Amino acid sequence: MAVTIRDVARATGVHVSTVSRTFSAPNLVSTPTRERVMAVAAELGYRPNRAARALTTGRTHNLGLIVSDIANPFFPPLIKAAQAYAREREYHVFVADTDEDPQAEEELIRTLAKQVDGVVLVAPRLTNQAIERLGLELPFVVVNRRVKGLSAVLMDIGHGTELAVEHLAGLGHRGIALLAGPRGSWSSEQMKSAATEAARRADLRLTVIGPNAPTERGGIAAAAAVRDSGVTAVIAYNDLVAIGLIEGLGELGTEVPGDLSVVGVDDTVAGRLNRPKLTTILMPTPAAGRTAVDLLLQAVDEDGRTAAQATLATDLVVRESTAAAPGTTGA
Amino acid sequence: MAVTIRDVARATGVHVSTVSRTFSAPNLVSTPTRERVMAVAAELGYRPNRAARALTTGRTHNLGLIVSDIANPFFPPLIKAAQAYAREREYHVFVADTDEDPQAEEELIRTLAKQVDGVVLVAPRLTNQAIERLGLELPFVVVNRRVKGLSAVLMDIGHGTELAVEHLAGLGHRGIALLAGPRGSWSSEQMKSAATEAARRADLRLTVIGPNAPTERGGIAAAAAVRDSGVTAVIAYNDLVAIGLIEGLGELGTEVPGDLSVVGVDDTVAGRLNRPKLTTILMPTPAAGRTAVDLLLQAVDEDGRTAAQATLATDLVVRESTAAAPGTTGA
DNA sequence: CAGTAACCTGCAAACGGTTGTAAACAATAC
DNA sequence: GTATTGTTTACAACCGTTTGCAGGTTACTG
Repeated sequence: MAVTIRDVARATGVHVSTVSRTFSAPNLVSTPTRERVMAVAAELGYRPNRAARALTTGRTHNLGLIVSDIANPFFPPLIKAAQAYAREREYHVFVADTDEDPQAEEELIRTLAKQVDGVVLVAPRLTNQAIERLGLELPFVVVNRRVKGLSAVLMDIGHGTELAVEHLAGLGHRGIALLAGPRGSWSSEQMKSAATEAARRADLRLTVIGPNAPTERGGIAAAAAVRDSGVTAVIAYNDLVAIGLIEGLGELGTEVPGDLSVVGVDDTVAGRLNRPKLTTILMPTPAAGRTAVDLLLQAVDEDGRTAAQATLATDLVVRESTAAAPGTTGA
Repeated sequence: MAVTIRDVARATGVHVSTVSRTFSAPNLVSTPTRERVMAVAAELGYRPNRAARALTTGRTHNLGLIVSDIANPFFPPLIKAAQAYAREREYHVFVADTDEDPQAEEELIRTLAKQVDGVVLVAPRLTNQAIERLGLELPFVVVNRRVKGLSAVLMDIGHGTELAVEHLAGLGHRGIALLAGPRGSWSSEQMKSAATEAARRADLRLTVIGPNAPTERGGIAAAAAVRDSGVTAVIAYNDLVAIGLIEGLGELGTEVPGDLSVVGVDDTVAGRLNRPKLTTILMPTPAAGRTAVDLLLQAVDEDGRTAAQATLATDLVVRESTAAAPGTTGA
């Protein structure tokens, strides 16, 4: 069917091993031979079969990228960047969606294991224990989570949260609420402790509301609690929650940012398109995707014996959903 | 390293071929033997190596899914559905983004070719000729495009466009504009001819503006032309363009839907979140993803000798960006 | 009870590459 | 002129599975 190394060998009049080396270790082949082989290969349209190669080398040159929900706008930029960078490094990537199901996640990883050199896990739903166990069989990089022995890419949401608190304090807000994310979310914990500390420093009252579902629906559901809490500003777990909150608040007659300021997290398209445009903490998702692949390939090269960590900076993007606290002249 | 068929054979005391058949053709193995093998395999944690299997069977059980831009909100639901459905059928999927670059697209397909049984091409940027050529080597399914000899999934945007035109006519609009998509876009052509026909029937004046970039920016850029065209309603190439248009119009002092009605296409999250919420033509992207995979696996089974076509229904979702024409009492 | 048909299982050759080892040859050193 | 070294190529085994073929059992059939 397809043209193999043998066809090239025959057509060139050399042994298959010579053809093989022409591609995998060119310096072991004399220049004239190499050129002849390459010419013939090009003419025949020969492409090495990666799967066959993987059989002997143990390197598939494939990666797995597992996310909980492709349709969540947080992920596509990360996927896009990871995939583009992997391609630069001559890797192909399997993308899979676990639909937030830990069971499916583990099974998926197991069936993928033989076909990839490593896996990037973004916001995994598995327990740390399960991940550590899997980590023994295959290199992993986790994003926004910490697992013993594995490389990790962390977005410094803590710093972003501080910036947001300071921004709100500067606008004259004295009491703010934090809409926490799902139970067990690493980033939600980071936000909580950073917000607590920053609020203390700025002498603000901080109320934590949640856990909340990380969706628009979760934001809508939290609207009443926010209004009743008496705060004048809110930091939501992510943009979707913030958008839902604004919608829910609107139905209760509370205007954003007139009556209440709202800060989102992620800086997704959704936040940019929302009216009012969301003030939000920018998460460097493309950089996270690239870095995760980078760390993973590093781990692959070292046979997963080292665990590196990268922390990526976040920033605050001020747009229209935050304003001076009611009854204040502003910053 | 990992446990192979040989380990299982040794531990069970049978030949490797028996173990192989236990998994790939269980009915050729006696019940007691089969059970023994399965027990041992389970205990050892044996998992067949798909890559090795692919070498002899010629079936990798992998699929490729190629899109122009993962970050465009039109794609994620399609990717999600395709991937989920493929998994049900025991296929893994490589997802790749071409960044709208035809060159990269072709190269990508070529390197992927040996590792997949077929490829789904969504809105490919390649010429028909190039695709047809590639189609000789590998089964393909194209989405929203027609290529001779290849299976296709088409979303009936024509019907959705008719619905939109009728909806606008019902609201009392007498002159409408169509913001066309990029040159050579199949769906833009469909929209154009459907809109022309529907406008004729409803006795409306139709102005085609474009081509336009399929992005928010494209919409913003078209705002002035739309205002100057004197129409009272617009059907935009997609939600992003519609959103950009609304923004651009706003800056020119034209209110939507008060002064002018806007209809988008795709029904992405972006449209749902936009203020005003977009009236839009719903594209069945999840169904398209599933159907594409279905058709592809069909083509794979038949060795790509047949080309099936599936047409998926679209619908009009009426929300807030359309209203009665100025100076009318409405429907 | 021989003949025959199922049914199971083992053998060995693929699939498309890689790679350690050895053979062939040329060049250099003495 | 031989010994040594280095370079280039060929040979063959191997990676983990599948599969056509053949041999061995068992169970029918008449």
